[in-house]
Amino acid sequence: MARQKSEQVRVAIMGAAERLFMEKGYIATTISSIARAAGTSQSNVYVYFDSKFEIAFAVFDPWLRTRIAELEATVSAQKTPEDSLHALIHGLLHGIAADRSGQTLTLVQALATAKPGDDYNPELLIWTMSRIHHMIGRALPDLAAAEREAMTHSLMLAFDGIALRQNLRRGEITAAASVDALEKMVLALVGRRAATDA
Amino acid sequence: MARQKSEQVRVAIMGAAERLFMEKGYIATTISSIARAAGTSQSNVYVYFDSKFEIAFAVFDPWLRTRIAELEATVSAQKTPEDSLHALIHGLLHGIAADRSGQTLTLVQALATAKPGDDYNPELLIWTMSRIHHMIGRALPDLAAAEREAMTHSLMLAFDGIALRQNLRRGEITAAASVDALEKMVLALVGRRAATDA
DNA sequence: GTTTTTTACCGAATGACATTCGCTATTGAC
DNA sequence: GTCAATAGCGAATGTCATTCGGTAAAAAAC
Repeated sequence: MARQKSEQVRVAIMGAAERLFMEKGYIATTISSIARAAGTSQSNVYVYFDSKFEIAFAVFDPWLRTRIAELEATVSAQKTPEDSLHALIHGLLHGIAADRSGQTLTLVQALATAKPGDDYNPELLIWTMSRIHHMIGRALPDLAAAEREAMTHSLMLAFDGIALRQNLRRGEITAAASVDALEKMVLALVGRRAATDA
Repeated sequence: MARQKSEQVRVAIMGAAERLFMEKGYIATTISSIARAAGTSQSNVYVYFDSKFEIAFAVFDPWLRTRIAELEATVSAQKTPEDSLHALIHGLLHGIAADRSGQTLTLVQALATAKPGDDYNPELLIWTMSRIHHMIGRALPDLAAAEREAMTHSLMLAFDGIALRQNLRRGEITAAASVDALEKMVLALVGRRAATDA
């Protein structure tokens, strides 16, 4: 029974935020600049979102879901289990965790600076984990449940690690070396099982 | 040829900062509260440190070196390679990366919010990596160089991942499960080598 | 021992922000 | 057409990190 929020304004805010986060990161992007780029006032942004943190999450959620869906398509187009694993690990860690657009970095900054009230919905995290679990299952149908579980956890952990390093100017430790190391370990896990079976 | 900085004041500032960072985290700790707890003025803190970031790093550096030294003692007291690896992985990831005192979390927050001028000395990072490399070498003297390298990288990566999760209220993914997963992978790498040798 | 000079130390700005407030004006429901 | 809810706005607020201008302690020069 009153005025309604405009989808156009919501989209404008999210679009402006996505672009600015990409260009300058979460910390350096101000609500004021988001409002200006979206063609509205600073205070009106708060009619649509409760906080800067919430904006970041609203932008990141669909972005990650799209990336994971793309990854899933790439992985399932591979012919051999080795190729599938390679595509999964590299796509997830180089392509998404260390993405050039800076969306992951934005989320890391948002999470690291989150205030007590800033909570996020764990659903996205759980969904991502289940997709990875699923991709591993398709790549290696015969892998034991415990190994599959371990691989899923390791990949999620590595995702976080790579994401964090994005921000830290850790040129000293190249991400590529770490990703290769992880792939080696994953292959060892698969290989051990094969050896045990034989 | 003039007044000198007092070591007592420097120590007081660092001590106050360490305690406050532990209690409230980096973000919630203000320079004003550090100064008050150290018994000096806000502006005088800047005579001793250039920025809040620098204080965090000054506190973290000796803390980490002490923890790694302790870890090294624990690991080298183990009798079997398996025990050594277990002690190394759990000590590093549960004991240090996910430490209760919150020092690692403080550094993550400091790094995530670092401004362009806030640089840190990579020496601590390189030193830590070399210590881990060394511990792996002592635990598994026969491990091939490439595998040892891979294991070192994986542990560093996992360290970052666990550190990041500290802040995220990621109760959904337990750190314990991720650490166990990593240990499983490391053992597979060691096992594969043994299998190949046989 | 006095003078000089450097700089630790302090209280009061400054400047950035995220977030809130009071008001106006639009608009959906009746 | 009236009315009540609320989108939208400009101007606060409040909270920091960091800087500035001045004062006085103390090291060096004499």
